[in-house]
Amino acid sequence: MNRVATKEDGDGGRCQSGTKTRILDAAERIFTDKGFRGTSLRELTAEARVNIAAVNYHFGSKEALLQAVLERRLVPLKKVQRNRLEMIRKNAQAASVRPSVHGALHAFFGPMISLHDSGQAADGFIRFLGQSFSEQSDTISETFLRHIEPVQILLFDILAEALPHMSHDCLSWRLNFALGSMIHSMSMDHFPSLLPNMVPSISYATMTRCMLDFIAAGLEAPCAQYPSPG
Amino acid sequence: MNRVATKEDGDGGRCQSGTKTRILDAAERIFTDKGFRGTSLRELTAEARVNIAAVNYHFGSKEALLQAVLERRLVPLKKVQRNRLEMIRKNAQAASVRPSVHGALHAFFGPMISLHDSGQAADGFIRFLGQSFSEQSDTISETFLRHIEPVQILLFDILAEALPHMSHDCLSWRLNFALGSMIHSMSMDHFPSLLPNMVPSISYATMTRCMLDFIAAGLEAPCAQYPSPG
DNA sequence: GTCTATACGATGATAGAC
DNA sequence: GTCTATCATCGTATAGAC
Repeated sequence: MNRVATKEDGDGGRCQSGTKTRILDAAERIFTDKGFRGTSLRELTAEARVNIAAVNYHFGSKEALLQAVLERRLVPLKKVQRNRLEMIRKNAQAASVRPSVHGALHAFFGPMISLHDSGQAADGFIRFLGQSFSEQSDTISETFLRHIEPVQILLFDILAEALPHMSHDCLSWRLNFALGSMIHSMSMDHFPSLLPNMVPSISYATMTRCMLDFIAAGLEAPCAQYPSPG
Repeated sequence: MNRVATKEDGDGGRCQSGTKTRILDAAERIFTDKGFRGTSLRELTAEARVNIAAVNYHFGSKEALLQAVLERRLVPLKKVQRNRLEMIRKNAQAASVRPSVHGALHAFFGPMISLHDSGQAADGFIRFLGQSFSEQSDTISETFLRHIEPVQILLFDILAEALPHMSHDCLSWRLNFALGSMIHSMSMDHFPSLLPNMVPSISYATMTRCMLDFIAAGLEAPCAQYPSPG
């Protein structure tokens, strides 16, 4: 039996019955709506039209299922991010100029928004991603670390080139603030307007541009707390 | 029997046995460490040396206990924030100048950090606050909305005075980004260094100054997405 | 009024039949 | 691979002792 290797079932193309895919799709949908801990395996398996024990058989545990749901989107996402970031770096080196802060940020944050706005099944995944960020689970933390950290180090290095006068400590903190802005914005849909009558009916693309302006200005600001590098 | 009214037991001074206080203290401690959903009532009541049913008797439910834990710190916190913000506004009006962005931000964020650095029992509450922000619960969302929104509207109004050229839509978004930075930083302790070898051994006061620089610059940046107010 | 012991339904997980 | 039966544990509810 040949490997198909094209079906996105998270099983490397070995799946036959589509059970894993149905579970993954249902999980992504319900987790986004009700949250990971707010979703019971019984409800999830009913929605996916599989047996209750199927999740534990195919994934090992409910938490491992969450990890699988994350990785199915995270792996292609980080690949796009890495390619774009490396292109930013290459182009800057070729032109013998410093990379721009805005360009680096756009290479990093852009693919996330495209994923959201793409209209495919990945819709809502960004919201789900933002929620998962605050899951208190070592497994999930490690999943994020494993997939996102390398890309983030790349972003950090490019930003360090773009901002040569800034100490690495300060840049680390600020990159973290920037991440917080994005994560919060992504998961904000479920937090009913913490801001006074905020306009929710806006495209993610517009919000992203607004966010990049905000973050870029924050990153480029003079730093009074960490005057010396190291 | 006279009211003592000084004991911080969350019961208006009517408590005698200290059961409620012990539950609140234990809850704040364990919730901070293991998260709300990661803490069982059995473990919590064992730590507080009370009966399992005590939580439901005194608070009604586990979720209502979380609400009580939050409100015990949130109520005095928002009072300090409101006073400081109103003083900022009064001083600016008296001097017939616009309030400063930095001053408004410091009035809002400063008390949170003081609460953390105060060395009293409230230590770690900020971390707990950051985590609670991402709880998917209508009760918790409403608690935040009820206590934080009024202060936030005040902050919004002052910032709108400080930045008269900025549209309210843009300011709303940016204030939300700023909130995200703070929330993420506050709950970051439990997320093991998503950033490459970031310096964790830093005082919250220093981090706060760094954060305020970041946020202030982001808020003050020219806005290309919302050129016209309204 | 407080506190205790106990019971209930639902959950995530697992073992074994098919 | 799939299913049923079963388990320990969870949050919650309540009756009754002090």
